[in-house]
Amino acid sequence: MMTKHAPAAAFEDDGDPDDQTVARRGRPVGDRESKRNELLRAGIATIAELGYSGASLRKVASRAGHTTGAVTYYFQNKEAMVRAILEHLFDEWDTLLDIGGAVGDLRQRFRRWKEMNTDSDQWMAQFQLLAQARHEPALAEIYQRRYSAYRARLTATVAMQQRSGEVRDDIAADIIADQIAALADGWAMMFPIEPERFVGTRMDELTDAVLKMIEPPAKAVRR
Amino acid sequence: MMTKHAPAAAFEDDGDPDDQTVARRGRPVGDRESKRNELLRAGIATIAELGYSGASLRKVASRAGHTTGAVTYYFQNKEAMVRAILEHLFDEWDTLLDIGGAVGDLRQRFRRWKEMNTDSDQWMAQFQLLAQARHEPALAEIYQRRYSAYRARLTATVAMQQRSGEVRDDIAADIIADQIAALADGWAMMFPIEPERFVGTRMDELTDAVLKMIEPPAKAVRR
Amino acid sequence: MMTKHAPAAAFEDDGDPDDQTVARRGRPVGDRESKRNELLRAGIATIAELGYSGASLRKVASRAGHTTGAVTYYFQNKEAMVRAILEHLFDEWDTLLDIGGAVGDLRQRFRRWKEMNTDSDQWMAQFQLLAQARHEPALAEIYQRRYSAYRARLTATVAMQQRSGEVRDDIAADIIADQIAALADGWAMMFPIEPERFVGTRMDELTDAVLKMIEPPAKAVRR
Amino acid sequence: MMTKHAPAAAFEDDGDPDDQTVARRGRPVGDRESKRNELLRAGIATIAELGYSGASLRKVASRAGHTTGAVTYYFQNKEAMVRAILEHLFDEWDTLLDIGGAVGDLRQRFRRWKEMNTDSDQWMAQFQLLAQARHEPALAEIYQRRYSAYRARLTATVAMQQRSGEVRDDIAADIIADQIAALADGWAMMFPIEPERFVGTRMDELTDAVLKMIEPPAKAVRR
DNA sequence: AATGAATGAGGTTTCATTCAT
DNA sequence: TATGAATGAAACCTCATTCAT
Repeated sequence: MMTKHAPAAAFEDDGDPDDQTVARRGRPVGDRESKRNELLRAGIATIAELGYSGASLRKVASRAGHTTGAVTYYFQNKEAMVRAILEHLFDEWDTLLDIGGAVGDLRQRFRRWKEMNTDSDQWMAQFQLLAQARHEPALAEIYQRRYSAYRARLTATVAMQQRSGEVRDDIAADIIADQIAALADGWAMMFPIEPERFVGTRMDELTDAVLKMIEPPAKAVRR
Repeated sequence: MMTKHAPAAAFEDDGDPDDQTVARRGRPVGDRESKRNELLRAGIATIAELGYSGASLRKVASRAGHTTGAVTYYFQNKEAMVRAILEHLFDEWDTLLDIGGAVGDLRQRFRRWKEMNTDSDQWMAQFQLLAQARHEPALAEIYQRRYSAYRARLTATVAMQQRSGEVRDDIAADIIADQIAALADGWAMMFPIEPERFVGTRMDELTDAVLKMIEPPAKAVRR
Repeated sequence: MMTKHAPAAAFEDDGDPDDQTVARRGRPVGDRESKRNELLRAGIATIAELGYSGASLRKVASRAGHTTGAVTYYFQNKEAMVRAILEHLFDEWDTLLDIGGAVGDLRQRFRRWKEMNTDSDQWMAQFQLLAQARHEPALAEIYQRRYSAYRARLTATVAMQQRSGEVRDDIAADIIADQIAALADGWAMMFPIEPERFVGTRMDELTDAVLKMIEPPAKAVRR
Repeated sequence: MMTKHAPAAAFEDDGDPDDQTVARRGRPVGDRESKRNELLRAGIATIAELGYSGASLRKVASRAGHTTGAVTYYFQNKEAMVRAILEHLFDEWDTLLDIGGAVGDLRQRFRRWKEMNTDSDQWMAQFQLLAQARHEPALAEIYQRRYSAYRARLTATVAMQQRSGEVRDDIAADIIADQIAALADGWAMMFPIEPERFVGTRMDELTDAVLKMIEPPAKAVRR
């Protein structure tokens, strides 16, 4: 229905499409959608493992247990698949970040970030796609749009915490947000190369340091 | 000048071409090295522009004005070429960072970093190779070795500035160094996607913010 | 008939093309096998003519009227193709040797051998692959397995004829079988270089000589 | 004098070049010749190990401790080198076969053959070149010429032994010689693939069998 | 006499993509 | 809806050969 090459696709769930739509919270899901998601997941795992150019359609397909043709059936071409993957990655990222976003506890936020990074292929794939985005305008556009939205929300959170006195206000909120985002990116960047720098207590030290650096200086002095 | 197909080579020793000819009897030894460097430079530019997998030997060769065979003549294979490129990049980076390293002025250091990034292909290539290092152990080894050396030097500088009171000492020097390195990496990572975030005054704001975050809290309070 | 680029394929099922079309619903399954056989045949001819290393995938493909990609689609790589070819050659060889194997007439057997050799590319390809087997363990394994099976059957035939008094029994059956096999190999080896040694009557003389050498000595004396 | 990088090498033994020429029986030997021989030997070893197409000039050169250029300096091209190698192989073969050729003892002849085969690369290289001769007329010519000369000498020996009653005379001498040559070729052909068939006593059994098959039938009956 | 830098053709292989079924 | 056979371009790499030195 939202894909280009599925002329008869809409007819399958004509019995009662809505009950599905309701159950799974707004997503028009069906066999088609779930198969597409399988492919997306396989794509993420493959890109994480082998990089963008290493993730051939054949490999993605076989990891998902489908045929090569299936991939090009569900996605116009490789670029389209990768675009879908990237949007999907941002979707999941947003979901995770939003849960408890209201709490405004930065430490908890970092903990979640760490869990995401160590647990899944998501960050690895993100990183690989970022490298590819340098050459693929379609990907760059997605990054610009979604990443700036992410930073905007981060900025809002920081601003809120500046008002409540939890975060220093002698640096503009958007600058602090940028620094936090850059830090997280920088860490994620080196994580696969030197994972030992991010184990156990050292990760906590890094987190503590960030919190210290952005806390109001007065607080630190009093301590 | 003495090579058949190296038009650019002649510009290298334009100071006094004869002294070379005279000094080196028989075969031109220097040519080998300079040709190799030509190829390295072409490789860096190509990787920066097209990424690791986009930088085919053909493209690198033709950018250097040579044939594909020449590349594999100078380097055993693509991996060897890329290894050489990465070491070369770190060499140049070290050289740049070491100049004025004794001064210990972080602001100056950031300014140099910014110049490097905006001026050349070097950071772009670094980033692309880092993404590739995820899949190529030989590259990962180089990163581990040289990046940790870089962080060690940065840590030493930070420690020195902690002793002189310029940098806060309530966070371990190696943690601060790591944060600075990660910040720089994170910035470099997003720079090609959203260059507008790093123009003119904003880059200064980011730099100032870092300096503020790592200065002793007391200093900030007094201000 | 149902393949795009297989002009020769149509000749295979000229008996009644429709029964295939009717029998197999959906995708044409048989085509796959027949196409594969086309490629095998082309491979045999090419190896016979140009040797193992001369038989590039490009040449094999174009002889079969296909693209290079088709070859690597049907066979994982060149080695796999050659393995398939060798097994195929042994299969055909076995088939031919088995027909009338029960008769136990060695002269007839030699005649068949001669027909095989002069008629087709099979022996030429066999010989080329044997030379290659020296460097390719996978081929060597096939030779060991199938060639020893062939000698075993030959030994059984010889033993049978020893019991019936047609073959001398003062030499062990397996040794005689080995000699016969070696002779055939040696002839086949020189055949392409000096074909004039194996024409018409001289081939018969050679055959007669073998039969004389393995007949019971008493028989020869009486003559 | 016999080292690689001596530009003035030819001038070194100008004292009396003839004594060498005399000592080594008519061969115009000198540095040039010995270096050439080094390359030939390296070529034989390389072809034996890797086959014709696997024996690149680079590999041959480096095995001989020389540069690639040296090979093309001493031989017009690869084909010329291989021709020289093949002639050289036949030369050595002839030398070995001629020693004691007068004795006419076939058993001793087989023993020597066996020693040659198991000891050296010579037969392996021969076999590889024979396979290549199929496609290279220049090699085929050499085989025809030298191999037929070899068979002629073998025929003469057999004829002599037929007259002395050691060999059966109910088969023409040239046919027997051909069979012996073919047997030897056939054995050599399979030797690298199934060496276990030619160890110790089994080799003796094979030899004995040949002798039995070519001995006068009367002799065998009396036994 | 000898070197080795450089070439360019050709090898195997992988890949995204198309399309008949 | 989904498959998978087939394509053809392009990748990396090796090689025989040439030629200035």
